[in-house]
Amino acid sequence: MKTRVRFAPSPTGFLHIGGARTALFNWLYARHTGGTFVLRIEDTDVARNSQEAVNVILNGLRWLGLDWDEGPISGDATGPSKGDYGPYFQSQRKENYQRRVEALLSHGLAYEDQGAIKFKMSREPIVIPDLVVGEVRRELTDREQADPDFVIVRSDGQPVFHLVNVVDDLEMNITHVIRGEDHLSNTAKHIALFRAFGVEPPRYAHIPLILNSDGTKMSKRDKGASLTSYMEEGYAPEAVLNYLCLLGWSPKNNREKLSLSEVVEMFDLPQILRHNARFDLTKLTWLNGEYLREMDTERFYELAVQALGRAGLDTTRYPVEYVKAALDTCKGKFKLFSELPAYGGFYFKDEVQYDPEAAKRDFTPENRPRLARLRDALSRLEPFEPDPIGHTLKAVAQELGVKPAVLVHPTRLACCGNTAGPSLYHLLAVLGKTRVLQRLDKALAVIG
RNA sequence: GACCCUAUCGUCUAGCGGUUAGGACACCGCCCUUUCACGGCGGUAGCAGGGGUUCGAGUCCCCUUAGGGUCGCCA
Repeated sequence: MKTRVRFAPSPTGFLHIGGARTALFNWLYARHTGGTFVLRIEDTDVARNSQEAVNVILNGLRWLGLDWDEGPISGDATGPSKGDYGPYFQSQRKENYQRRVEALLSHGLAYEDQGAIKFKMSREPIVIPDLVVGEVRRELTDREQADPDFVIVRSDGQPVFHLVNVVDDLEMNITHVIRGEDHLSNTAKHIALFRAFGVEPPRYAHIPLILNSDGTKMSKRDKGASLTSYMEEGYAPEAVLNYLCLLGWSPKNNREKLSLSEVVEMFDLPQILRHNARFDLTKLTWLNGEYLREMDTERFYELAVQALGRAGLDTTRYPVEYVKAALDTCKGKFKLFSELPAYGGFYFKDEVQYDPEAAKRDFTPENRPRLARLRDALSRLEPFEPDPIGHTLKAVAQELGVKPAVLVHPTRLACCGNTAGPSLYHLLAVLGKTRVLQRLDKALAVIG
């Protein structure tokens, strides 16, 4: 039988990083087995539903590149979808739930209680066969001992999660339920429901949770809990995806950087780790740097321009060739696009702001004549290119009897405003003689 | 309160009865170097604790401890 898995998020206006990882593992398993990845929107909670909230999920999955074989095409619950098991919004599946509830009622497996409908839950422990955790024998808690039955339809007529989730999985022919471990205890209810409908439940695989770096639960308020924050910080989706693969799963061959197709090849449910993992932003950032370094230049250019735009730096004011040359000197030198404005923003500003500490150290009275001497030499330099610039600087340094670094630091500060940046000779060449002389003149004036 | 899951360097992990406990991030040195990075070399650091089983335990069992999850007319 063909594998059918699903990712079934609730549209809350937020895509949790753990949810993204759940989606990824489902997607990986579908691709590994040649099965079908279904996206189903669990929008039963009408109070907090909106098309916008659904779009957050769709956009997040699309950004990651996790394409679904069946599911909605847009955030519109009544809009078009793909697949033969629709609709894929629970808000559009009311009749199914009603029909199923009536069946339970007529078989005496459910009953009305104070306007709500409750399911007659098993009084015996239920064994949950789990592909990740193993066989779990779920005993009743003390509260469940007192009343094991649970509500499946609220008194306002709305069916609840446990019911709709099971009905949909059943009717959509889901073969494997891969979800967060927070659902493990509830799975007993789901299994009982499947049996009440006269079918065997799907196979379950409960994956460990992602925790904050301090080991506490990652809640909506925590920084980094939302996928959107990574999209906005300028992470590359392939890096985020790669990092997420390494949380709770391992290729076992000491490799860290893996292409998605390699993971698809190797991925399987039984090797998923059983313990929770802490989210290590530093390692993700390192991995992102690895991806940026190897990113093809066109894509780097595109993402870099976006990042500069977000920081209010308008690259369209400059010739395309200038922008590309400028970005070439920055590529591979930082790990996050959000670092770019500070790193290479000087290319796209009319005035540079000097780092106060550096200015105090490098814009000294004794450096003024040295800088003036270099300015003079550069003004006569032709062509204004990296190698000649380097030779000129070294020659001037030698004439002055100082190390090149004595000239390098104030020159960099004058042209970039800070102490870290692209190769000095290359950045000067890209800026061009006119801008460089202007900036040196300004610095000389500042030094006084 | 009850029930369930989990436990190897600070973090992510390899290990599936016999290993000098391996790798990666981070950190610390040294080298490279026009800054910052990259890269190269080296280093610090771990089997939560206690009982068993076994000739032999990080690996199997039990207890404790710790962390996480669940017990809703939320999903």
